Amino acid sequence: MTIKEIAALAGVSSAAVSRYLNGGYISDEKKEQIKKVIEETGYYPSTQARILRTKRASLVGVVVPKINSESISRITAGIGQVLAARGYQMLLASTDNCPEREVEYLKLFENYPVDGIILIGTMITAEHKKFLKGSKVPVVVIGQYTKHANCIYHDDYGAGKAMGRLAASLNQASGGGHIAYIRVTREDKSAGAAREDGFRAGLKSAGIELSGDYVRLSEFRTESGYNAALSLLEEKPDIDIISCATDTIAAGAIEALHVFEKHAPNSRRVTVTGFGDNQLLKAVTGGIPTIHFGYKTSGIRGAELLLDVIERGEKIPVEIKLGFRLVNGEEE
Amino acid sequence: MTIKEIAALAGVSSAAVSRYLNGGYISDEKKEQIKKVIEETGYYPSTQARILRTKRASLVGVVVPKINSESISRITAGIGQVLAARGYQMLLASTDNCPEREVEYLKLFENYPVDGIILIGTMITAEHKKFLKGSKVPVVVIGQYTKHANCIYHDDYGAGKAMGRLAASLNQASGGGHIAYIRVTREDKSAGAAREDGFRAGLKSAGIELSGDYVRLSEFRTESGYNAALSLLEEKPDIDIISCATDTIAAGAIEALHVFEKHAPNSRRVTVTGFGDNQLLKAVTGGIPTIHFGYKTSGIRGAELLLDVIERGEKIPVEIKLGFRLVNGEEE
DNA sequence: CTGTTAGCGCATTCAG
DNA sequence: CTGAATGCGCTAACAG
Repeated sequence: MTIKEIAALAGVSSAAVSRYLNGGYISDEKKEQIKKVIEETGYYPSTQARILRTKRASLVGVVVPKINSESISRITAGIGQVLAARGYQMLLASTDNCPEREVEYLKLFENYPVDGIILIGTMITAEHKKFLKGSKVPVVVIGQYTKHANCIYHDDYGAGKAMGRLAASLNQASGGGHIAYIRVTREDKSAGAAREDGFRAGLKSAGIELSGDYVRLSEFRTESGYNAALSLLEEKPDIDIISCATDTIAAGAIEALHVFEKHAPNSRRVTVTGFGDNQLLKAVTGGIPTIHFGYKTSGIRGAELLLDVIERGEKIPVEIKLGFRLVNGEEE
Repeated sequence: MTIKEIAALAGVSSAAVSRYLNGGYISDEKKEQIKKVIEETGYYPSTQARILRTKRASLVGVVVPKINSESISRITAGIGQVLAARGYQMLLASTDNCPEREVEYLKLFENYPVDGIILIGTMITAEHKKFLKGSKVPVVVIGQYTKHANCIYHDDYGAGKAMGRLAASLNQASGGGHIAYIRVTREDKSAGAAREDGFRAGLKSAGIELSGDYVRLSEFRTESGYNAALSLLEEKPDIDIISCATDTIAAGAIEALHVFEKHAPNSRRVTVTGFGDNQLLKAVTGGIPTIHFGYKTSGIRGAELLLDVIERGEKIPVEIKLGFRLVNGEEE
């Protein structure tokens, strides 16, 4: 079904049909004829061809590292909210934590009918930079700092520091065990480097040094957190706090704790902390100390930023840093 | 940058460039010239226009009800795996549990450059049926049974029945409290109707009837499960089992239990069960009785089904029902 | 208000 | 092997 066929069936020109579709001038009489034919045939214009002409898709592409994440879903919820209100639709591309596929999908979107791209980033590689510099469509980055695009990120360093301070005070109150930290790759500047550095700084402000053998590396998965925490518990019996770079990892640490306590019933009491304020974790555990970031807000701001560029050609570079809130930090 | 400009710069025809790009006959000499120009300009052909011509996008669209779900991410992981292996990319559209937006995105994909669509459905409305019948591109439905498209679904009824049996035996072992069920909307034939009906059937096979005032309705959210469970606990002190239609809801029920036990310290011991085998929940709780569905498998099968239709024009309608496994059902 | 016309960027005949 | 020409389905001037 093409616009031409509809035009022929209705006995008008294709331009008339186009106008009917897009609300241009057209007589009521022809309007009726066209309407009838379209209803009969179930015709639906090709978005495809329309975009080739108009260069406007009313669509934005969002590249995310993974699908199954509360933080990311909160960000996309914020994005979706703004987009829907302004007549845009949203398409997602998940890369499964693979930076190469990230660039692949960025390119896909660039040469696709999207008006703009939002990248929820894990790490900004050289390839990323290259893309950001040369992109034909506007891009905003959420969750990572970069000077190559408009970006909106969270105060991971500050959050880490706050958590470090909390860990120090919990540690002192409980009377001197050791603090452990489960980190993620430092290639991720936000969740990796910034949180860890902040955490160390927070400890240091209380006179505590985080020694290397109390630090473990984990992937962004519960299972990986479980392994990291278990190795810590087995090798270092004097641990009383395990701080984890994400709540997902913290869940694994809690699991490890359960398992470990079965084998060593009267071992030291250990506190697990996280980052991200995962709701499911909060529900089930009653709430561990964690950091609440304004994920939904960053999604909202990010989408607004993008639409400003798309619709008004806003050229001034913008960097937004969003704060955080320490959760369940007072109780213990 | 268009193919024409590249052609001009390289001193050849646009057709030559096109052939270069797509591996047609071309002399090494011209190949070199074109290669050079493309590298200099960073030219990238418009996927857009290419698809308008070829009608082939090497892309499939997946419509999902929400992003933040382990079951859905397992399905999309399966889909993505197959697609990647066969040279396709995947785009996601999330509808936030809103059936109307579901149809909207289906239409978007239909008129977009995708070769096929996978719908991970919650409910099949009349609008859905209409779409499935008339769709220009092949569609497969995962997670719901429908006769209007190739579909692949899980044995929710059987799973419900197994859970009902388990609940009955737990109940009898503990000596006669009441069983409660937190359901989801029956408009969702799988997670709603089938699981509930199966659950009732399972109970009945042990001679137990599920009475209406021990049933609550919940949304697909932890918070909603919390509210439902709390109202149950407060109104029915004789409950000893709360079975929930999803693990997400079960997390809320566990939270409610914690809260309730604080107020009523020596209340009856209550077991919470779920469906879906959520890994985070398992980690933190040590594992409640739940059902493991082959979500990843259904994603794999679904993608294979779709590609068969796309690439080989497979016409025979297919319905696949996948089994399940009861998890943590033996311990108690 | 309306039809005719000319492309959007590309792949693909068809003659060379 | 190659270039000129055609058209995918649609919208945007342009003259009526």
